Amino acid sequence: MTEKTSTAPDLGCLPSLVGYHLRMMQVMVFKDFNRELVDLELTPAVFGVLEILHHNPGLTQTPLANAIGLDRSSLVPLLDKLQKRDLVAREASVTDRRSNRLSLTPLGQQLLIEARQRVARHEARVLGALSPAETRQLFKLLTKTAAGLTAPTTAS
Amino acid sequence: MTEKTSTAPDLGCLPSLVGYHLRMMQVMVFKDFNRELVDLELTPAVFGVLEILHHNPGLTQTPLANAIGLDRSSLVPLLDKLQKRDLVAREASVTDRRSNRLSLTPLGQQLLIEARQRVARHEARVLGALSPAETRQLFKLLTKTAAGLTAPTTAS
DNA sequence: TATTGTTATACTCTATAACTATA
DNA sequence: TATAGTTATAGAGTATAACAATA
Repeated sequence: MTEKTSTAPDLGCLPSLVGYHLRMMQVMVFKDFNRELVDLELTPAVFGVLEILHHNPGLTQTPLANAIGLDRSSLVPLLDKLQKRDLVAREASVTDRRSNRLSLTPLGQQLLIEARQRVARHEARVLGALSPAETRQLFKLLTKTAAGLTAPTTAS
Repeated sequence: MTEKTSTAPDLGCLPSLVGYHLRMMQVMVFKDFNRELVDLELTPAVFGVLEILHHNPGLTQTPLANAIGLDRSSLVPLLDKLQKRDLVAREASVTDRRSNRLSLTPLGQQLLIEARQRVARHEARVLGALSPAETRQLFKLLTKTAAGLTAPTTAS
């Protein structure tokens, strides 16, 4: 009931919510990622696609879309751009001509190598305030929380 | 180099990146939030606005926009909707007639009370897999990480 | 001149539904 | 019939720039 007019407003219960912290964190982490990789024109999503294709040559579009949580129709324009940049190749499958076997081009491979180094620097910066033990702990807690959400309290 | 064609693809280095886990977590947390509050037609952002206005009656638009990390022009359509739903009131300030003093309507107050209960349930579900000590630890680590990113390594 | 809220506009990301070509 | 990729389209959500009213 205090009549705030200037200075940073009272955020109420927001700072006690996980979702609030996750969002703040994600905004900052995204900004840092972007700062490091903007001149390679790589977003986190695109880096993820390149990384997955490197490890799964011949992967087709639908399972790739599922892996990154996109509708298969939403993946199309993303791949169009990557193909136009000569980073990814679509090759009609011989065994099932409906599907495209995806792969990284040599240029895509090369860019991925550079990108990984930058992502490592970004990662080191993001986790810079944490000790190795704290970093492990953070991953453990995030993983545990996520696992608990995917497989909820076996009903009541 | 293994010719993956089916099953879930290999995610490479992605699971070792904080950003990846944050994004996955945020997607799941957002889905759970939505499931709990969709019939109140409240998104996390809108809940945040209501909560902030409750604690800062008379706040004007520009500082509110800053508080939630939006451009002041992006806040306008959001407030338009809330005003149309009779949750928020804009009142021309007497001291500075350029600015609008914002406040929750009685309906807005009432909705906020209901929303807070649901958010608490959502929060309990999200953190369900963690013990109280682990929850405290998670908050501590998220806060520490965020603080380290805002005030980076005092240059070199 | 600078600031508050607003408008006009555009861009990104995403989804749904319908289409095509295969299977 | 069902599936893989595509297209057309639409809806959020956001930003930038320019404007009117006010300071």
